[in-house]
Amino acid sequence: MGYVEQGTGRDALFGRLETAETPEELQQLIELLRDHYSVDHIVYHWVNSNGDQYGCGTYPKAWVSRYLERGYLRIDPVVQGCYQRFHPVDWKRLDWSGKAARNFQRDAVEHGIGNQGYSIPIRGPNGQFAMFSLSSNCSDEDWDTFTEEHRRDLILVAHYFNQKALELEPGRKPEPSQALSPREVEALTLLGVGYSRAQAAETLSISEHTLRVYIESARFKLGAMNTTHAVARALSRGLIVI
Amino acid sequence: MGYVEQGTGRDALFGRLETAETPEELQQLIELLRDHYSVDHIVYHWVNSNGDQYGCGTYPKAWVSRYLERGYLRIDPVVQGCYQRFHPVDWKRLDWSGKAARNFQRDAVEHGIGNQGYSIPIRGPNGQFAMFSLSSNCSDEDWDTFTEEHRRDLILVAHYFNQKALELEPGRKPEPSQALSPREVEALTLLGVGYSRAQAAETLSISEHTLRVYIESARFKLGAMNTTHAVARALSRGLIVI
DNA sequence: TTTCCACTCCCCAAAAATAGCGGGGGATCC
DNA sequence: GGATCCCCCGCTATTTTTGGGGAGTGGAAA
Repeated sequence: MGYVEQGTGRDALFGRLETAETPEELQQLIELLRDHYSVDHIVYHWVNSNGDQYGCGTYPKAWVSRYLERGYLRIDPVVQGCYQRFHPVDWKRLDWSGKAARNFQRDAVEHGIGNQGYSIPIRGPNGQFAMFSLSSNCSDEDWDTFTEEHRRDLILVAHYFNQKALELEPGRKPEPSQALSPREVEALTLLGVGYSRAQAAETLSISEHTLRVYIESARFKLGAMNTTHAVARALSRGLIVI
Repeated sequence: MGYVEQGTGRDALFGRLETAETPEELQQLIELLRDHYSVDHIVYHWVNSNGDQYGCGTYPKAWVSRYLERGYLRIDPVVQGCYQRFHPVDWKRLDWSGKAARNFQRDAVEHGIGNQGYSIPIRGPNGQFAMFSLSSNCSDEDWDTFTEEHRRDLILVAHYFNQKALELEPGRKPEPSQALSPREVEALTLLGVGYSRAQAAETLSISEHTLRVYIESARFKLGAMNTTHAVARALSRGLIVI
C-alpha cells in the first residue's frame, strides 16, 4: 500500500492539503478533489459584506462575477442557511420559497452549478466565516448516498482549507497587544456584560474611581479611544470572554 | 469486518456519536473515547462567562468546581489560546509565562489533569464557542506522536460533540438573537472601532439623533444595558466584526 | 536597593450617553 | 389595505462617563 505524496488518492490529497504552502497549491488541490469525488464543482470562500475576501474553487468565472455583481450573497439561501447552522447543509433542505431565492436558483442552474449541493459552514477567530461547498448534477438518491459516504472526509477537508487560508492570507497579523492585568481584565469583562461603572466597582469591591483607573489603563494598553472601543478590542483579541 | 453498533472501536464510537440522542449518552461516549484513546481525560464544554453552560467530560468534580469558583476561565491559557486560533493547540505551545498561568498549571497538575494536553476550538452560530480537550500524563514525544496520529479523528469527534450539544441543549432557543438592521450593524460597528456617536453619525451622513435611535434599537434587540454592552454582545454573537 | 508596576483612593469640569416626547416616507408581507 | 419594519429628523432634560490633575501602598524585578 504505497503512500504516494503526489498521488490523487484520498490520503495523498489529505496529506498535500495539510502541507500546502501557497494559494495556487490550494487551487490545484481543489480541482484534484473535484475529480477525486467526481462532482461538478467545489468551492471554498470567505463570507463577509466586504466581498473582496479570499476564495478558490472551480466555479465558472462568469458565475462568480455575476454572483458578486448582483449581490447574490444577500439572498443566497445557502449562505443564509449555513450562517445559522453548525452542521453541513444539503441545499435541497433549505428554504427556496422566496421569489428572489427561486430566481437565484434558476440563474445558478443556468450557469452550470448543478441541481444538488452540500455546504459546510466554517467559523474562525474574530468572526471569520467561510463556506466549503460541493455541487453536482444528479438525482436526490445519488446525492444523499454521496454525502452520507463522504460526510466525515468533507468536514475535514473544509477544516483544512480554512486552516490553510487563515495561514496564507495576509492581513491577519496577530496584532501584538500588551497583556492586561487581572484587574483590568475583570473590569473590562464586567463592562462587557453590561455592568455600569458603579455596578462593576461594587462587584469588585473597589471604588468607582479605582475602577476608572483600570479602564483608563486598559484603554491605553489597547490603544482604544473610549471604553466601548477598549471592550470591543479586548473581545476581538480574545483577552476577555463574555 | 463486523460493524458493531454497540462496540468500542473507532468506527463504532463514531457511529454512536452521530446518532446519540441524550446528554447521558454523550457522557458515556466521552468516557468510552477516553478509554479508546488511552488518555487520562477528555472534556467538551462551552465557553462563556455565564459559566452555567453545557459541558461533559471526565475531569474530577473537584477540579471542575474549583475551576468555576476561582474563575480560572479568565486566566486559563488554553482558553485564551483556543479563542484566538482556528487550529487545534497543543498545551505545551501556549504561553504559560504569567504568574497566574503558572499557578493555574500547578493547580491543574495537582488535580490530576496531566502534564500534556490538546484542545480543539469549535465555533457555532451566534458566537457560540466551545472546546474539546484531551489531556494525559506522558512525555512530549509520546504526546506528539499521539496527537499527530489522531489529529483528524479528534477534529471530527470535536465537531460531532458540538453538533450534538447544539441539538440537545434547549438553552439555545430563547435567544433567537434577533437580526440587526444594516444600519444598526453599521452603527455598532463604528462604535466598536472607537468612533464617538458624533463621529459615527458624520461617517454615516445622518444626524446624531438618528444614529442614537439605531443604537437604542440595537440595544433593545440585543437585550443590552448600554452601548458598550450592545457592542460586546453584537461582537460575541458574530453580528458585527471589527 | 531602588525602580518599576499593579493596586487603591480622591476632586472637578466637560463631554457623552441615556430617556422621553414628537414627526414623516418607503418597502414588504399578509 | 393595513400592519410592520426600516429609514430619517426635531426637541429637552437628566444621568453617566470621561479626561485632566494628584497621592499613597505593596510586591516583584533589575
